[in-house]
Amino acid sequence: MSISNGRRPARGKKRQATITDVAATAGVSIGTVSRYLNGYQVRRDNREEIEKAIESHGYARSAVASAMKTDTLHMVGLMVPNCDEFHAGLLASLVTLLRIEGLATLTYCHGNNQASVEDAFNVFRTHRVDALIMTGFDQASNRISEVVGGGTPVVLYDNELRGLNVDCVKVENFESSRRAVRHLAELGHERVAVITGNLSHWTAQQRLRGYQAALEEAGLQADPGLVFQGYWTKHDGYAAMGRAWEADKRPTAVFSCSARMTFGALTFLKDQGARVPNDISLVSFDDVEMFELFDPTITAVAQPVHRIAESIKDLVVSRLNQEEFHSRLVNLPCEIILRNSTRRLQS
Amino acid sequence: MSISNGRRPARGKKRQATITDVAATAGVSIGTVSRYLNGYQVRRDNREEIEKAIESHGYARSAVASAMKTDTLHMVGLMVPNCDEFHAGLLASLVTLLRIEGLATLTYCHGNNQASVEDAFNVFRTHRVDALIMTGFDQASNRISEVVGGGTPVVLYDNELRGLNVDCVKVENFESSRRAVRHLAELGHERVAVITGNLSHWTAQQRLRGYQAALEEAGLQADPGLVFQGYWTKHDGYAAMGRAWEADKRPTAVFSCSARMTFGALTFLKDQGARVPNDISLVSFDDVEMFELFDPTITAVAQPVHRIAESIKDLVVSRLNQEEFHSRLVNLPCEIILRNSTRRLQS
DNA sequence: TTGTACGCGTTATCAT
DNA sequence: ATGATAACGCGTACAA
Repeated sequence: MSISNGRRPARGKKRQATITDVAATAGVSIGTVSRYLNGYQVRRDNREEIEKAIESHGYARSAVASAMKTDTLHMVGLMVPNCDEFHAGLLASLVTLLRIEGLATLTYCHGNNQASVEDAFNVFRTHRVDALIMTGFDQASNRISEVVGGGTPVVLYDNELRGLNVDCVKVENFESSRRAVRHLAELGHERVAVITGNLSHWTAQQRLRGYQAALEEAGLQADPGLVFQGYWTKHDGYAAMGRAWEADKRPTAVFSCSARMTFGALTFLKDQGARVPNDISLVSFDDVEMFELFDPTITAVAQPVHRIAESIKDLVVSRLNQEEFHSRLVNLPCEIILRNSTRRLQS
Repeated sequence: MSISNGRRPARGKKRQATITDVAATAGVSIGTVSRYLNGYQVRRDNREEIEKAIESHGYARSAVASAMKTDTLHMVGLMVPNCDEFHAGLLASLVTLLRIEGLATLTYCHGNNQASVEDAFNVFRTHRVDALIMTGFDQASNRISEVVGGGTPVVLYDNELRGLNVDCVKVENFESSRRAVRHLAELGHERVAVITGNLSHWTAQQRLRGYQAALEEAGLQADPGLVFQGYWTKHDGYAAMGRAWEADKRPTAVFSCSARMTFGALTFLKDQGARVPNDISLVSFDDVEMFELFDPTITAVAQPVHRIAESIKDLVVSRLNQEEFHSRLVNLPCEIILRNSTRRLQS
């Protein structure tokens, strides 16, 4: 097991002041101090004495000991696959918002590694987090089910997971993708490739479906030969763009389904000496700050990261406070930021 | 206080299996189970019974209860100012490396807000983290001193803080900056501006000194009128570049001391229609993935993020395991990535 | 090698 | 409104 106590005698640690110390110097019982700490009525003179004692001892309540009784550590687990721009922003917002609710955040970064995901669940369990926030993915379904079964709320983002009593925050992947690709169609593009993330992910499926819907609506044939799959990474985006570039009949536009894959695609195009949008138009899912600085600037679908964080926070807090819910679903709209990476096709 | 227990009855939570349950169904005493869990010798048949019992109960030790006795929660606090690319990378590496050592990570993002920093210290204290990782900054000196005084190791990165028994991991800010600016001087640039972060930060001072040293070595006068200060942000980088651009005698090159300020500077130049490196050469501190995709690609000083994380982890772990140290200092070299944002000046 | 029993710091229940 | 005291789950002397 990962926790072993043989070493680490915690020797250097000075004994922290306890509620008993405070009670003693305040001349009251620990019960009174505890009630004071938890916001109950305390006689005025006692309150003042307690406050003085707390001050003089530099006392801070131990959340650990508190959790022994209450089974509530005021701490949630946040599991992210990596720290790309999207997750970094989400993490920053989430940590801050949760803290305002009195919740600390235990972070785990699993790098899409199955063993690490397992390990993450273990950490969160032994540390007794009050709730768990993570992306939904099928491989984790059993573990999530266990967690929920144990009474710990789980809030998912990105991928919904049916059949579990968990809440989920998503963005309008289908709608946003459809609009993005419709934009390309309206510019006269008829051969539009798509660089998609792992299609076992619900998110990737939705984005692909949006792409297909837009083409159909434009009266175009969705050519399966123009769908290039990868695993959300820059590396795979590079490879996918390469295959798209070498396709029988080269597409005039491409819809890339994540920022990292867009980085890869752009790198490939740069290596090829291809120019955007002259040689090929491009629209990306995920807006990142730097797209504004690229040449050309990149047209992208912006996810409302902060609102996602807020929604997650709201769901977590309500689960923690209230009795019970059915699984809830929040679906947030995205914004399409039009920039210069697309051009109208001469007809 | 932020922890209030009036609400949140933790009602939904099912009672987790405890060591007592395991002992009962294994037909041994809790002492034996505990010893098994902590890796001591246990008679073979007992061990097998215990393992079966653990399995059947789905038992996972409570780190919380464990911490009551051992005063060790196997959890460290990580305080970051924000989640820019540097900190995101650091966080990802650190969280992963610490976990391998059996340590979970409690994250706090203070946004350079003084009140939030205070709050961060409070969270880490009430949650009884075993160690604390953060950037060194003077305003926090007193709180850090308290933490260290209480016996909790603190490891700083970026800024050293003298007079405290803490370890620190830095990069060779002075040397790297000097080399970066020397590169500009060697290309024939004589009027080199610097966009620096907050000079109350030791890091900013070092980078500025490196800049000055390089100019002196090249026999150039370091013009104080070419030093433009800001607060590490994109916004301030934009403004600083603006002032540099409007300087009496416009610089032919600029050394920007952080990635975010570089973003700002580039945005300004773009807004002006100025071309890099034709109109002005640029070198940035901090390398980010996207610099490779910019046009032109940006020459930059790359901090060894993963090695920083490793060093921090090493320092934390050794402090946690061993008795006592004097404050240690790790100084890591940076690499200069030459790209296309500078040009040789005609002489 | 094992079992027993106490204590860690806090909350919560009971009397008062 | 307050004080005394029993839990909470675990680690660890101590005795066996």
